[in-house]
Amino acid sequence: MNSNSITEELIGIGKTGAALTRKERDKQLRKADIMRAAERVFAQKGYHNAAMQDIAREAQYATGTVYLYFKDKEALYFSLLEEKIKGLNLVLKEATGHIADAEDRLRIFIHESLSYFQRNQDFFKIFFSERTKGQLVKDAKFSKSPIMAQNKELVLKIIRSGQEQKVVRNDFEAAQISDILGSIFMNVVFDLFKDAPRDESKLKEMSGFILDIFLNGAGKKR
Amino acid sequence: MNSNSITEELIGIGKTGAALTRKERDKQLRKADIMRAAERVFAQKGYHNAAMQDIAREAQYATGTVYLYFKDKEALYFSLLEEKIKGLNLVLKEATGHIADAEDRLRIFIHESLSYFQRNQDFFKIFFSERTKGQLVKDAKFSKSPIMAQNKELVLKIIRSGQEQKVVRNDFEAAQISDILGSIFMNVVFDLFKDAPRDESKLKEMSGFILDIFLNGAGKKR
Amino acid sequence: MNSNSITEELIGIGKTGAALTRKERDKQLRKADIMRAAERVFAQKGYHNAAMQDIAREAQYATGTVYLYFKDKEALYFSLLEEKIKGLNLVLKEATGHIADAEDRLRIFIHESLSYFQRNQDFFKIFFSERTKGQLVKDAKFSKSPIMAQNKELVLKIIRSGQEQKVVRNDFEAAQISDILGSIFMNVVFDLFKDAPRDESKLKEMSGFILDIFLNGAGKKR
Amino acid sequence: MNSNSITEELIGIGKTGAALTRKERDKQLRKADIMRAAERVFAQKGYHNAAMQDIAREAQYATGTVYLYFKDKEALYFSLLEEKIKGLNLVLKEATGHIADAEDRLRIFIHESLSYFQRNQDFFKIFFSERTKGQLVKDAKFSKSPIMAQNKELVLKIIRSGQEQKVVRNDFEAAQISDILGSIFMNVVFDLFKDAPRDESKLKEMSGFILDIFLNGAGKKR
DNA sequence: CATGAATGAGTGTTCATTCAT
DNA sequence: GATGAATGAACACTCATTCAT
Repeated sequence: MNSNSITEELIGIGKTGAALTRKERDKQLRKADIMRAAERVFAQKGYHNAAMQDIAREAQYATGTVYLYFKDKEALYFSLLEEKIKGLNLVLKEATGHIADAEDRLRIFIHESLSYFQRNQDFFKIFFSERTKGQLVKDAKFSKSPIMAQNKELVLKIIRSGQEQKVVRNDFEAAQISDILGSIFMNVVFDLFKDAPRDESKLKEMSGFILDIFLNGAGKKR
Repeated sequence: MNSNSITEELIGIGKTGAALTRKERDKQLRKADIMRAAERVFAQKGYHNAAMQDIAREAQYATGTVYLYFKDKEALYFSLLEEKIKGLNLVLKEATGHIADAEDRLRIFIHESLSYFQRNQDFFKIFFSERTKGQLVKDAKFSKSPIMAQNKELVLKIIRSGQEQKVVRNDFEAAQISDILGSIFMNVVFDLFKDAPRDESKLKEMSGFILDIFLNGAGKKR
Repeated sequence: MNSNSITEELIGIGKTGAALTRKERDKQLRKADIMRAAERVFAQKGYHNAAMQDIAREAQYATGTVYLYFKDKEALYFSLLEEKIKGLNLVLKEATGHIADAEDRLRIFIHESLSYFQRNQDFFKIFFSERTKGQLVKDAKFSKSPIMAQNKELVLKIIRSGQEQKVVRNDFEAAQISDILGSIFMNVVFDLFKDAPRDESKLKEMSGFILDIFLNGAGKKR
Repeated sequence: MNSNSITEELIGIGKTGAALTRKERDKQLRKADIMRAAERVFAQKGYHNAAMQDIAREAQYATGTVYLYFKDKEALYFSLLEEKIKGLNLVLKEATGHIADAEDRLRIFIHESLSYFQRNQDFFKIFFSERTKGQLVKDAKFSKSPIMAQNKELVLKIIRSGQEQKVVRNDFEAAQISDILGSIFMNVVFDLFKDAPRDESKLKEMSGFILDIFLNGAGKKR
C-alpha cells in the first residue's frame, strides 16, 4: 500500500501547532488507522464486498469501534474519498502555486497529478470501479462537496491562465477545455492502474505525452 | 428504454438464415427477453440493488428460469455488456466501412459512437458507475473478451488509416493515440449522461468539438 | 401449549367451502405454522428477546422463509394478536348471540372470555407484559384496528342490552361501564396467569365472582 | 417531568438523622441523580430503546459510572420501580393513616392513588407498556418484593377495616376484594394515560366514579 | 422445461458491559 | 472513584441460488 503520506497532513501534525489536545489527536490517529484499513480493504474487495467487520479486523479494532468514528459505511467511504482529493489539491497547490509560465504549470500539474494517482492507485481503483454502488446519488453528493469544487477550481485556474498567456485556445470555454484535460487524464490514469506501477522516468514520459496531445492534438501538422 | 434495435441481430434473425432450429430460436428469444428486462432493472437500480427476482418479474418469468439461461447474476450482466459492445461494433462497421477519407471516417466514427452511447445511456450509466461491482478482476475478464478486442481493433484501424493518410500524427503509436481518443470520448460521454438527453444537432456539435480537440489539441496555434 | 383450536377456523377450512385453491391453502397452512411457532417463542421469551431465527427454527423453516409470509417481526406479532382477538370475538358471538336474558348474557360473556384467555394464556402473557416494546405507538395502531373495534362493539352491545333490560345502571354511559367490566376482567385474567391453569369448576366460580362484583359492587348492602 | 418530590425521602434526609456518613450520602445523591435521569429517558423511549449511554448522558455522568451504582440495566429499572411504589405507599400512609371512617378512607385512598399515578405518569406509562421487557420472570421477582408486599398490605388493611365497619361486603375474602379494587383502579389509570393530563376537579370526579362502582357495582338497584 | 417456495449465509448497525487510565 | 473508549455478541432483514414439483 502506498498512501500514508498525506495522513499526517490531514491529521494536523505540525501545521496546527498546539491546536489539538492529546485526546483529540489520539482520536484523529485512530480515525486515520481505520481509514487506512478501510482503504486497503476497499481496494481489495470493492465497496460492496467489503464488510465493516473486515475493515475493523484489518484495523485491529472491534466492529463497534469503527462506528465510534464513522457514522456509516458510506460516511467512512466518503471520508476516504474526500481525504484523497484533499491530498491531491494540497500537492497540486504546492507544486504549481509558484510557477509563472503557463505551459510549465500545465506540465507540472499533469505530472504531479499522475504521480499522485499512481501513489494512491489502490484507492482510486475502487473509486473508478464503483462510484458509489450503483446510484449516482451519492456521486452527486460528492461531486458537489466543497473539496471537489476546490479541485475543479484549481484546474480551471490553470487553464484560464493558459488562455491568458496564449498557450491555450480561447475559442472554447475554459470549463470545457479543463473537462477535456480531465478526461484525457483520467483515462491515462485508468490505464495506469492496469499495468504494474511504473518508475519515475516512465511517469515523466507519460506526462509529456499527455501534455503534447493535449496542446497539439493528434492531428498531423501540415 | 431505447435499445431493442440490436436485439434481432443478436438473436440471429436473417443473417444466419435457417441455421437455428425453432427450439434454439425460442431459447434465444427468451434469453433476449431476460436481457431486456435485466437492462431495465439494472438501469433503474444499479447492479447491486437489482435483485434477480426483480429481473425475473420484469421479464415475466419465474426466478429459477433466469438461471436456465444465465449461470449467474454476473453472467447475465456480462452478456448484457457484451451485447452492447457488439451492437456498437456493428453500428460502427456499418457506418464507417465504406468511407474512404480518414477525417470523415473519424468524424463519423465519433458521431456514431456518441449517438450509440446516448441511445443506450440507461445501460451504460451503470456500466460506468459500477464496473462489475468492485473487483477489477472481472473487469479484466471483460476487457480481454473477444468482443472488446474487436472493438479495439476497429478504433485502431481508423487511427492507422488516419496515420497513413497523414491526417493523424505518426510520432506516436496508433494504440496510444486510440487510447487518447477513447478517453476524450468516454468522458464526454460521461458528461452526456449527467444532462438531459440531447437532440441530434447537439450531438453533431459535440462530435465536432471532440474531433477538433482530438486533432488540433487545446493549444493555441501561433 | 393450548391454542391450536382457532387455527382451523382462521385458515378457512369448512366455512369457505371450495374458495381456496390448494396453493392458497398451503400458503395459509404455512402461515399458520409460523404463527403457531411464533406464539410459542414469544410466550417463552417475550417479543423483544424472541429472535426471528428462533421463530423460524421453531417452525422448522429457514429464517428467510418467515419473511415470505410476514413482512416484519412486527407484522408477525400483530397477525398473531389480531388472530387471537378475532378468535375471541368468534367465540363470544357464538356463545352469546342467541341468549335473550341480559344477566345470562353477561354471565356467559364473562365465563367464555375467561375461558378463552386461559386457553390462550401463553400468548396473552406477552401481550400484557409488553404492549409493543415501549412506545404505545403500535398499541395505538392496534387498538384502532377493525378487529379491536369489533370487540369493543361486542361488549358495548351486551352492556347496552343490560341497561335496556334494567339489569345495568344507566346513570353512566355504556362505554364507561364496559370499560370497567373490561378492567375488572383484565386484572382477574392477569391474576389467572400467575397461577397454574385452573379447572373448569374454578373458572365458573371466578366468573360468578366477577359478575357479582360487577353488578353489585363490593359495598355492603344495608 | 413531575416526580422529584419523593427523592429526598428515599435518600434518607431527615428520617435517618445522622445515620449516613457524608460519603454514603454522596453516593445516595448520585444514585438518585441517575434514577431521575433514567426516569426521564425511560419515559421518553421505553425500556428497550433507552440506551444506558442515553441515561448516563442525561445524568451528566459517564457510562461506566452508572454501573458503579447499578449492577444492570434491569437493576436500574427495578430500583426506579420500587422507588415509585415506595413513594406511593408513603403518600397513602400519610393520607389515610389518621382517617377513621372506612368509606372516607376508601375515597381518600382512591383519590390519592389516582393523583399519584397521574403525577408519575411518565414513568408508569412504560411500566404498563412493558412490564420488564418480556419475561414475566422478573415481573414475578418484582411482585414478590417487600415493597410490593407492603403495598398490598396497605390496600388490604383498608378493605378489612371497611369490612369491619360494614362498609364492604364480607362474603368474599378481603384479598379478593382488594384485587378487584386494584383492577378497576388500574384500568382507569391506564385510561388516564391516554388523554391529556387532567385537572384536580376531573380527578375528584373520577375518584367518585371508581368509588361508586366499586361499592355499588354496575347493577341496577331494584 | 418452467416454476417459485425455500434456503441460509451474510450484512450493517446497536448497545450493554468492561476495564485501562 | 470516575471515565468513556473499546468491545463483540446479537439481530432483523435481504437475496443469489437451488430443487422438488
